[in-house]
Amino acid sequence: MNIFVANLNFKLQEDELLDLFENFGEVTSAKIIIDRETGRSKGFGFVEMDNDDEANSAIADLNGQEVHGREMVVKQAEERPRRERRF
DNA sequence: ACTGAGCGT
Repeated sequence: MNIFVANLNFKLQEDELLDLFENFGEVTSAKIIIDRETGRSKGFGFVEMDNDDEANSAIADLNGQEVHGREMVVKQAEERPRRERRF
């Protein structure tokens, strides 16, 4: 399950994000989106969890949680747009 | 060093 995490503090790094979600279950991957121009964090990222139950638990609990002074927003990620649009 | 809506180099 793809999880969208936003409103993150810019100081937050992938390792901390990964650690936050690992408290609720197995995390496949955790990624913070980095601005290509500045090389700094965009303040949001994505976390992928194999187990949907653990993912939902993490979303329910981590959403609105204050981390580094910022309440982060955790929701299920939008469906990834397909390269090919079937007609 | 700085900033603050939003779905990924």
